[in-house]
Amino acid sequence: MNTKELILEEALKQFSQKGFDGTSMSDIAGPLGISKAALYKHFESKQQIFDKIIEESEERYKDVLEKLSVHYPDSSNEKMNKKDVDIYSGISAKGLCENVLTFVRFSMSDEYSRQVRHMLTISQFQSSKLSEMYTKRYVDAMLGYDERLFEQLIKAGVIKNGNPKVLAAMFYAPVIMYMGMWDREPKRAEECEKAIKDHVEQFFLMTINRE
Amino acid sequence: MNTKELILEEALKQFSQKGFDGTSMSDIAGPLGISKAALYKHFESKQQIFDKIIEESEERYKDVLEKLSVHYPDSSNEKMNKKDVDIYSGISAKGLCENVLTFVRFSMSDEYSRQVRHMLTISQFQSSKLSEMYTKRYVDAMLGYDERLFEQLIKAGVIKNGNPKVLAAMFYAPVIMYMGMWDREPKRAEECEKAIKDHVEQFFLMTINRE
DNA sequence: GTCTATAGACCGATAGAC
DNA sequence: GTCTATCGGTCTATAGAC
Repeated sequence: MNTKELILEEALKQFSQKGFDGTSMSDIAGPLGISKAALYKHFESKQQIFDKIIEESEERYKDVLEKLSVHYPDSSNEKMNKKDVDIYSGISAKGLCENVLTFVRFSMSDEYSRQVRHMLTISQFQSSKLSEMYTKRYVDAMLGYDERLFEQLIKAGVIKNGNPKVLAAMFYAPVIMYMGMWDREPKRAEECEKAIKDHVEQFFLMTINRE
Repeated sequence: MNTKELILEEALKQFSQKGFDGTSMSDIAGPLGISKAALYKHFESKQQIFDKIIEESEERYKDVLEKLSVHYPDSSNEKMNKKDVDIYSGISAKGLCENVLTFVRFSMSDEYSRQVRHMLTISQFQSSKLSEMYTKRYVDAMLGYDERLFEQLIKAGVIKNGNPKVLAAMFYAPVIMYMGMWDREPKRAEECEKAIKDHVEQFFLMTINRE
């Protein structure tokens, strides 16, 4: 791993803990065993380091969504592709529960995801760009995915009728709420994981069609 | 209004926008038309100003909850008092919808509430005290209130059977999620308000007993 | 209780040697 | 591409006059 990448890694760690203003160039250089002057051979400014982290996280996030078939909101291709339909229609309620829990466990155990999430959380009011990125990433993308999923499930008669957008929020919002609690208070991790599990289970008991 | 209160007011405004580290004593003194040296006649340090804001917000928040009969999580009196029961059992599903929308509209239009919420949001990882305060205030308190409310509504046969804690999260989490979006992107305020309205309405359609 | 002035530390960023 | 040294500026906080 080259120095540039090590700088980005350490900077993300610092920014995610203390924010942009609370982190100095020395804070980043110190743990790497180099002087702060050396940072300027790789980046023009502290702001540029921050921007680069954001940019890279955007790419990595899109890659993850791609694998989950979650289209990023303002992707060029607005229509659902075949793969999505297959995934949506082939899925069972029970399988979906497992999918969500897998997503949660990954999001909470992956150090990079955690750091980016923390950094964006404490930077979300810094600029309209960051505000919109936060919403797009942690609200719109997930809600959009779940909404289309519930559309399919309703059409297929798997779950009861209802507004898919409302159902998506009802399903996803508790998950993200408990993930936030988990981030703030890791000692309550088990409690949060159980609450999420209880939630997804009861959600399907409430919405699934039994005829 | 005396100088000390004006300092706290201006400091909250600045902290809520730029955070603790991004705000200087000059930033606080400037808009008040005094020198930064004068601040030290009222407070010992910048940290003490921040702490005082947190302390006061805690008291004001408890007062608001008191009026809503929402007990603060680690209040000395763990049991429900009579007033709560009356409120819970006397409420209708439709009335509850209105209550929630009133709560949301107040929270989003009241400048003080908004600033404290922003400040806590961007400071939530600064210390375990702030982490716990955030969770207690914006998760535990509201969930606890809703949970006891749903307990009563289930017991009274108003809504269908289910785990009251899970129902509480399903009801409250989408509300707080859309309030977060509303905070980040005020231009989407109408969209958020409508989403909340749709959510509370459909929630009761889904959970209310029709026999 | 306000001011000006300033101490002393640290900041982001640069210069120039190697 | 790393270092040391340093510039010019800002930071928190204090001293002391009024």
